Amino acid sequence: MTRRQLTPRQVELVAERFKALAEPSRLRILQALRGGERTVTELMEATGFGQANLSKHLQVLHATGFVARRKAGVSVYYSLADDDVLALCDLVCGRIERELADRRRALAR
Amino acid sequence: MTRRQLTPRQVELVAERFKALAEPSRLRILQALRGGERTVTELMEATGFGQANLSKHLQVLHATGFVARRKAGVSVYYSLADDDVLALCDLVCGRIERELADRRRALAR
DNA sequence: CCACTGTATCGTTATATAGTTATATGAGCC
DNA sequence: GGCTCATATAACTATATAACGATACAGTGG
Repeated sequence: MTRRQLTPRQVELVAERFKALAEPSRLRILQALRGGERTVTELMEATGFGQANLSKHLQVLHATGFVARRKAGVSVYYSLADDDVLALCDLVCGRIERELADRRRALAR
Repeated sequence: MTRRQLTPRQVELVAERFKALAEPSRLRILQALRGGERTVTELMEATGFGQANLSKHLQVLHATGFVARRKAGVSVYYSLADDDVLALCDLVCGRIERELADRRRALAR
């Protein structure tokens, strides 16, 4: 299961994927997409972000393969590409929860 | 398995974790640690990074809980805190490989 | 105490990018 | 064609941070 040595190029690609997830704004967009596909306008309402800003974040998420894009007439529908994103977030969330639990336990001691 | 809504604060914490992994230099350090715990000096040799730079990256990885620290005399030994890092990287690597395979298939068509 | 080694921190510079405003592209309708 | 709405892109500013050199701060041995 553990991966072999990665080439510098591969390491960069991995870092690029993590960087796409390293922004609270983009995580909030992904969260908003958990309810199903949404247009940019719908996402503006859901997140409160400006249109240009939102569009740029969506480009990043699409370029890194985390969201899928579907054009329908004038609108563009974005959706989660698969559930890897959720798996990644769950892993990290689990870590954070464990840390917090540890810290609480340490303080209560 | 899918997580409930996260608070803004929690989203920030998650983003912070991803950001720690969003740097090729830090990924290379983590790779170097897959062989077991290493001192800063050993990591300098393994990665070719400058000492100050390396130390700062290690602080980030430690603050985000990805590496553990053990002082022994003058030296400080760093190691992978657990294998979540490997699981995270594997997930992302799998995605990249699938993308590359898809692209190859599209070109070969 | 002094010198030495290993690690952490500080100060600086260069680069990346989030957010904003203004503008461009493009589809559907008159 | 012109008009409007939805989305994307460009140009800019402000902020973050990676990398580097210099320095500070332990531990250890003399």
